[in-house]
Amino acid sequence: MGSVPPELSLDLRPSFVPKTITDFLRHLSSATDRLATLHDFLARLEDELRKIHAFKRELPISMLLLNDAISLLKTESQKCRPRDCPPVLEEFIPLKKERDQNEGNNYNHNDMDNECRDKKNWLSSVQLWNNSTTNNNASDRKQHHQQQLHKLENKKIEEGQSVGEDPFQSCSNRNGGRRAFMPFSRYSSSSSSVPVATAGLGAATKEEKEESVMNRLSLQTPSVKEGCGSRGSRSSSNRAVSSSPPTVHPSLRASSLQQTARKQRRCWSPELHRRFVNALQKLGGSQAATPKQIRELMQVDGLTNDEVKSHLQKYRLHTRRVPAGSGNQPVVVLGGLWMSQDQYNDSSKVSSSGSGSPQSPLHLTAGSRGGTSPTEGDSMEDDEDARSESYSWKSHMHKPGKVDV
DNA sequence: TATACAATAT
DNA sequence: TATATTGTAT
Repeated sequence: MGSVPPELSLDLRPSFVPKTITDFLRHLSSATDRLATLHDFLARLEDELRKIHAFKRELPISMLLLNDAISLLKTESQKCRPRDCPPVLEEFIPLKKERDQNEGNNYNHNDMDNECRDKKNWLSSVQLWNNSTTNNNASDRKQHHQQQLHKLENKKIEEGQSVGEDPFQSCSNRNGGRRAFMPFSRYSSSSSSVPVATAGLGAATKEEKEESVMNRLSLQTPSVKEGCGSRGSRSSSNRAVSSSPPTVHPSLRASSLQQTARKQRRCWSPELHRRFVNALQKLGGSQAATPKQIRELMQVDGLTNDEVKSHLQKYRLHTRRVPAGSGNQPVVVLGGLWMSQDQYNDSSKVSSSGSGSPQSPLHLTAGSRGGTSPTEGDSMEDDEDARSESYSWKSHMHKPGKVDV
């Protein structure tokens, strides 16, 4: 009894460290002041724990062991004085305090903060992730689907904006363009008489995008407004067109837009007609050419087979009435007209001016109406047609000998 | 010039 | 058979 093993003496010293918890407990059982010893060791353990806390990642097992030991000792301490306070609380509260202290004080602040932050972040991230996924059943597929949907939505929005800004794109689409394009009206109103680049550019100076749109739109309008209606403006427009590049004349393009909202009446401007005749030539005459072929050759955006067909029908009727054998001078007249037509402005001028240009057989016939000419009645029609069209059907019969009948 | 209809082709 | 193309008439 009186003799105390050295270990015991050491036991009370702070340096004392039992080999194992079991050893310590064994000591404890024989120790006089169990509680004090226990607490002492417990404090050291906790201190140790604090120290290695910063390296918990590197020393996970040590942490585990320490925690385990502490937990065990605390349990033991609880046994020693079970009445003091509710065991559970007693055990946990101190731990928590200790932990808080550790975090707040000696420990690697950053580490802790980072740790907590990481945890939080991780949690939050997980949550967010779950949100996105879970909302959609948390399956990758669904998530992906949702993402795509989102993209689609964004895309839609973008497209919508772009479309709103640039209706041209849709119009440029031949098929799409045909359908409704209400907005054009405003353009058309602004883009008055000058059909080609002038009007379009002038009105659209703001945005390049719109510019192109404007061109189309503006073109449409002119064809509708003046193209068929007023000769004078048309002649001017024609000139402008003639100067325009060889690609596709604006007036032609305009036609495509016309058909957008309602089916605008196709106005066969001189330029358009010139193309028509040109295609006709290539196809071997009005009789040989089919509407589809003509349309393809004309390369006029928005032009339909029906329109070409209708025009072809009319053309055939006219040419039929003034056949080569009718005694007209198709050769000369036609040649001259064709040339002038090619130049475009001339032909339009001629027809518009109504000057009794010898080039236009129609006019001649009309003028000589009183005569016994069998074509008289037709001439009347022709005359009117010529006026309305602003171009001479005959004029296009550049092929003298080959006149189709 | 647009449209409707019929004939024809694919 | 269905569709596209064409010619003709309205």
